[in-house]
Amino acid sequence: MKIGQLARTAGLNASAIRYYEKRGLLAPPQRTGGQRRYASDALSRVLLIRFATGMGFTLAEIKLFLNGLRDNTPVGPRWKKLATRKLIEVEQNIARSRKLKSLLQGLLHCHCPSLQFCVNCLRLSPKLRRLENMRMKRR
Amino acid sequence: MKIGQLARTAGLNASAIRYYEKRGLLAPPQRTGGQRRYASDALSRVLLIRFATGMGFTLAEIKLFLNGLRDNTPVGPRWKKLATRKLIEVEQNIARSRKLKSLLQGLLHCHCPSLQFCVNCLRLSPKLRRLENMRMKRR
DNA sequence: GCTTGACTTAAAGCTAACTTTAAGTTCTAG
DNA sequence: CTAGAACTTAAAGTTAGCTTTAAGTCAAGC
Repeated sequence: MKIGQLARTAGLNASAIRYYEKRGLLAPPQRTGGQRRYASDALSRVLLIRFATGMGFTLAEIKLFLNGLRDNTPVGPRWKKLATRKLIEVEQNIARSRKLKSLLQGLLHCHCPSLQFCVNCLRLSPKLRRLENMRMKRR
Repeated sequence: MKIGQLARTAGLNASAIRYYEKRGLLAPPQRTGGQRRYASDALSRVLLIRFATGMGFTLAEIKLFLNGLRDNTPVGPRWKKLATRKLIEVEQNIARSRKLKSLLQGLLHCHCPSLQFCVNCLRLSPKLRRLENMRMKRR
């Protein structure tokens, strides 16, 4: 399978596949005349990577995980640790977003004119501070 | 107030304040010998900006909002539109994170050895696809 | 044999919100 | 008066996960 075929099948760009290879998530495949030729297991590998990025794992984390798998290491502890950490991140994100939501709803019901608005906002500063302290890296 | 003082009081770096000025969120203040001197209302302005970024608004959105305020435009429609849009984003983020959470919890209870894992993961692909379609810009 | 589409590389570009750096100026305390 | 802290600028660097570009090579169909 050429890279374009693999890309179309997996639903991403060929450049992404090359990027995964450069990042060490995908083993360099055989080549024919300089061009990459993939065996069919490459597809499931790529799909797994997409799946994991979709779940919010970073490429670095996925690489860790995949390298464990490549060694045929039992999935157990490695995966559990990564997933548990990610679960905590996701839960924090939910909590933060909930606070944000109620704050936004509250502010939407506050009909203050012009700059008085700011004053009202800043009265909420204890809440704000809690929010700011919760700020995550991303997502 | 010099920029360092303002920065310390507001809890950010002086470079961030200069950045806000360059981005047009903060009016250029008076200068003494080339150095910025801020009146006290600059503090509430900066705090408002921090507040809004903490709520997930981008600097571009905040600029829009602040320029409305500067004109003494009534807050009404402009703010309502921005906040409503942001509320939708936040709600989508919550929904997405909930799906992620249940997926992660499910996977944590799946004790499959080595690469079989991947197969199990990929069986979830309809869920995955829904997740992927939900992917937001950030946060 | 030739065209054309698919492939190759390294390096730069993208986004957001800043920070860091480098080189120079000004303020302030002693 | 002088040391050093704080300020100034423009430009480059940071993070992640790619994409785009430029310039060139290869493959497949006619």
